[in-house]
Amino acid sequence: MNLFTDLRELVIDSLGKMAEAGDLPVGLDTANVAVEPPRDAAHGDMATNAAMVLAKPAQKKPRDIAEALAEHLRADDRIASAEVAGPGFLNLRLAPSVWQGVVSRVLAEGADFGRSDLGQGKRVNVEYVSANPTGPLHVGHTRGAVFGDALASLLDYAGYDVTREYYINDGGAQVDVLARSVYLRYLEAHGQKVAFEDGTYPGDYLIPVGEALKDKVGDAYVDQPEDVWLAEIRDFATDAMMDLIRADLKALGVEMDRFFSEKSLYGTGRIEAAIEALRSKGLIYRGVLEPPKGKTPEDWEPREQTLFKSTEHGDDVDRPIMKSDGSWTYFAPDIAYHYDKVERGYDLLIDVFGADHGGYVKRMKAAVSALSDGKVPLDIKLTQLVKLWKNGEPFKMSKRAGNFVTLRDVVDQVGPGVTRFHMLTRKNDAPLDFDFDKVLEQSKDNPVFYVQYAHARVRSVLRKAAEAGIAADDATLGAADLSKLDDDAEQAVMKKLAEWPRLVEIAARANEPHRVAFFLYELASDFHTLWNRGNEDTSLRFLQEGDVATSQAKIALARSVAVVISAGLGILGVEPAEEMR
RNA sequence: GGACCCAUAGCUCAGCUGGAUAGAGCGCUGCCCUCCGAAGGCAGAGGCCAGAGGUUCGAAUCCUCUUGGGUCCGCCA
Repeated sequence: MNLFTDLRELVIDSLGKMAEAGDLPVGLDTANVAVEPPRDAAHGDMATNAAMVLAKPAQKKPRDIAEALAEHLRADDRIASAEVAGPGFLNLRLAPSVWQGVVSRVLAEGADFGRSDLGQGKRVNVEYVSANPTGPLHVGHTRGAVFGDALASLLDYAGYDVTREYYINDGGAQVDVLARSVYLRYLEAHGQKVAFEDGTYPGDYLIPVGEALKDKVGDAYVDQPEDVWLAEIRDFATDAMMDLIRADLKALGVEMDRFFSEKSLYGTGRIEAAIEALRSKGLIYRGVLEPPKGKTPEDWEPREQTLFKSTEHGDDVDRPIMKSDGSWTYFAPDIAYHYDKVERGYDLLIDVFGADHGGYVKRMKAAVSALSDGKVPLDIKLTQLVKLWKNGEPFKMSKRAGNFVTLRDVVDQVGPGVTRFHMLTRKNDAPLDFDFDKVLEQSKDNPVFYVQYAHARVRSVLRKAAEAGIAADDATLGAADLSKLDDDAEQAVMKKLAEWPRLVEIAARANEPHRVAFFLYELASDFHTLWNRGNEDTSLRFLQEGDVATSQAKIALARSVAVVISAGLGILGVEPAEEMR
């Protein structure tokens, strides 16, 4: 449950009573009535726009409605005051006991405080990472992995039934390139000198794969033509790469529920079935595309191709699904893959792509719309580039991988928690700076540290309480006399705690896990402010010598902060810190 | 030529799907640590929300156009 929805119910109920009493027309649409914390705390604890939203349909002055509504609300013992302000806002002040009740709830519900039934158990599939199985994950994948994973956790917390899924692109030409590259390493393992030409992967990470292949098949493939070894090495190599990728993901703390192989779509009739599904809706035809205007490729010549009429579902041009040689374009298995997801009965699909795939959003949405008859929404989230910095300079290169910085390079240097949190300190569609030095800095300008420090301070309080012999288990704290928490700084923390369940729903609705990271920063900030006030005003310190009851009330507040921070970090996939060193 | 993303304080960025006087960190200015909770704290200055129209009680937020930046654009995945 959440305080804001509670109060909104109160407002809606009151509006209903006004209608009964004839003060309002019956049957007004209250969907747009909101109860929100005002931006300016001087306006009170809560504000509702009910009067302004209803003024027009009710044909009454907003301020008159607001005044009448205020009368009803004042009768509720949670409402300390209700004042009409501005064009017709109704500003509410809540009884202190309401805020104190938030602490009780946090202690009673623990990590579940903030959980929502927004998703109503709907099944959602979140597809993320989906990197080609041709090498280790790099920083771009890392951001997508962190974002997708946090989004999945957020949706789970908001009441969805979530599947985390990875699409393995093991069906295209790039895995042939991988196989040839591994073959070169295999020859190398046999003592041959080889040259890595353009179109092969020169990264060191394939050396052990070549050696492993030698251990497995001996010299069976040495000096053999490609058609002897290509298929087998392809399987061997992609398996090895997926082991590598799985290990990378594990190092970051990402665990997929399912890996879906593109290859499994070929030769099994599944692509054909998906295309047939589109054909039955009249969306497949033979045709010739116009050249892109203003930028005609030099070797352009009109060709008849098999096309998907994606324009019928919001795309700008129809898209080819078959090459002129009769083989599938990459888009065809993508359609089949999403068809499979639709057939598996998900209520909602989410794809997390890198920003360079932005051009494929419309056609993918068109495909899902067509395949599900518009019943299954597909949301596609793009993650922007990560710019790496070290010592104030752009940071590039990784000897191991060839020419890019790997996930391992990052995680090994700063740890998974710092990596994950920092990757979520920007909106997904904004570019992100990642500075290896700054993310480890222990100062206020580092959000990761700032949030962890708040949690560590609470743990420190609890340890000191134990040393002082003060009972501070959650049950005891929950029974403490919270009416002692009456200072503004304490109230500010309680109000922030009260926002947590609401924030979860807002973030989940928008599919924006970064909001959780920003919220945690704000909560930490309010907590640090309270802590700092204790420097000058000792009555605000959490441990009050000789006064167990007051201490327990204050510890209860601190503990609540830790519970919510811990829950939020859990969504982000970050371990809360017990202490800072 | 077209599509998508973006434009908010000197800098880096939030802004709760339309709410009241637009926020945070850094930087800047001023004050505050013998010790008791300072890997800092408090206060202040700083804005035509790129520009112009529109929608309405009300716009940084929604629509259109313009300007400026990024990504992408038939037989590569």
